[in-house]
Amino acid sequence: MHPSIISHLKQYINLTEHDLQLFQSCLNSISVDKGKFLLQPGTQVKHEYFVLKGCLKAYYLDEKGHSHIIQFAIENWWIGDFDTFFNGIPSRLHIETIEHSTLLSINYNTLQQLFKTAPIFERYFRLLTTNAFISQRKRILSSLEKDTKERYVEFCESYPNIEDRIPDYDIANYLGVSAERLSRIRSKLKR
Amino acid sequence: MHPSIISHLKQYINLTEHDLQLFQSCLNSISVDKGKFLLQPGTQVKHEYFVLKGCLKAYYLDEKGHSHIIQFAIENWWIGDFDTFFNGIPSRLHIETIEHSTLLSINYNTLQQLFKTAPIFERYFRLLTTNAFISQRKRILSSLEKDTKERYVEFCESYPNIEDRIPDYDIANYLGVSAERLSRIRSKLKR
DNA sequence: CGCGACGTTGATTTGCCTCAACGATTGTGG
DNA sequence: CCACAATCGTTGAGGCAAATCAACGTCGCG
Repeated sequence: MHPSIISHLKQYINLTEHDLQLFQSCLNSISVDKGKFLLQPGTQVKHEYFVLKGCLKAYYLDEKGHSHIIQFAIENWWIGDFDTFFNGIPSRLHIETIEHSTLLSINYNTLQQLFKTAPIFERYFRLLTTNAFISQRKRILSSLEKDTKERYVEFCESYPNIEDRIPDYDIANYLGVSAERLSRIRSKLKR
Repeated sequence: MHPSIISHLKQYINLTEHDLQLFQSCLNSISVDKGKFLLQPGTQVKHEYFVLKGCLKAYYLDEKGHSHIIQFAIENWWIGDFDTFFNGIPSRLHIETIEHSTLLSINYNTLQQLFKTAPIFERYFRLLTTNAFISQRKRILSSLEKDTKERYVEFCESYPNIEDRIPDYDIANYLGVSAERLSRIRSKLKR
């Protein structure tokens, strides 16, 4: 098993060697080229993904065909679609790689089984969900109380050099402004 | 124990009579007058609240003193501050009643103890967190892809007559627009 | 009654979108 | 290895949505 997922687990829960073995047996490793899709709408594929290496985005398309990025993921992040798992309806989410990426995947049926065998993982996923919840709350709050310039700076500070790995138009999309607007904001910041 | 919390529990998990007894022993009932605070920043009070009757709002104040409503809660909703519990720092959240309210409260230390005794409640709170996560994701998506009029209609449809229980300026605040703007949108909708 | 809380309406200003054109860079096929 | 297209970021102009400031109407209540 890759050390980064182990240290991620240990950050949240205490594990026996046996628990680790169990968890390992639930994981599959996959490799995805840049610009390829991990998930597309309409499918019932029920996986969550842990990023070993690479960069991805998750987004929805609205009726007008406009995309809305809900999340980026880089190393040591989980990415996936909670909706699909919990209510069983087909996903509306797109997950696409921004860089060539290597990932660990876990199937949700397998995960349900794991929860029964080793309830400690129920805690791990509760804590993951809680963190995701908190970071979404921060995003909502940020959009309510800050202007776009502040939110862009905040975004860049959230992960080192993340703005060099993600194209500007994707960042603009995530922030909910046009690419032109972000460009003007960036040129103001340089001065 | 109040029937509404029991049926809420049963919506998510299967319970023995003994589990129910256990859970009941963790709850306290409280009553709060209109306009009073359940939680104010700086305190370490670690409770989550289940609404039996009434209406509340949770909000943050920014440096400029502007409030930003993060959540409303009515009957059969949980309200609280996950942040405070999970990282131990004092809460920055205000929770205030919009109507006179009766609530059940659960202390988080008690809850941690309960998780150890009866892991099934770990699942209950994981599912609650997941639902909260999903509804926040909807809110983010909604603010990215819809205009204010659509978001107001969506808000009103989310709970029957909720717009009659919450003052317009609070709804405007939640939607991230000025009260004047919402007023104009409402007058357009009437026609 | 008078005051405060709440909603409405008008006028001005500002942030941002959209459309459009144009550099810079990268990749690709002849 | 060059030519050309595609991708990406920048810049300008015009228009709309929404903020802000201000004034006013209405209702409920001490």
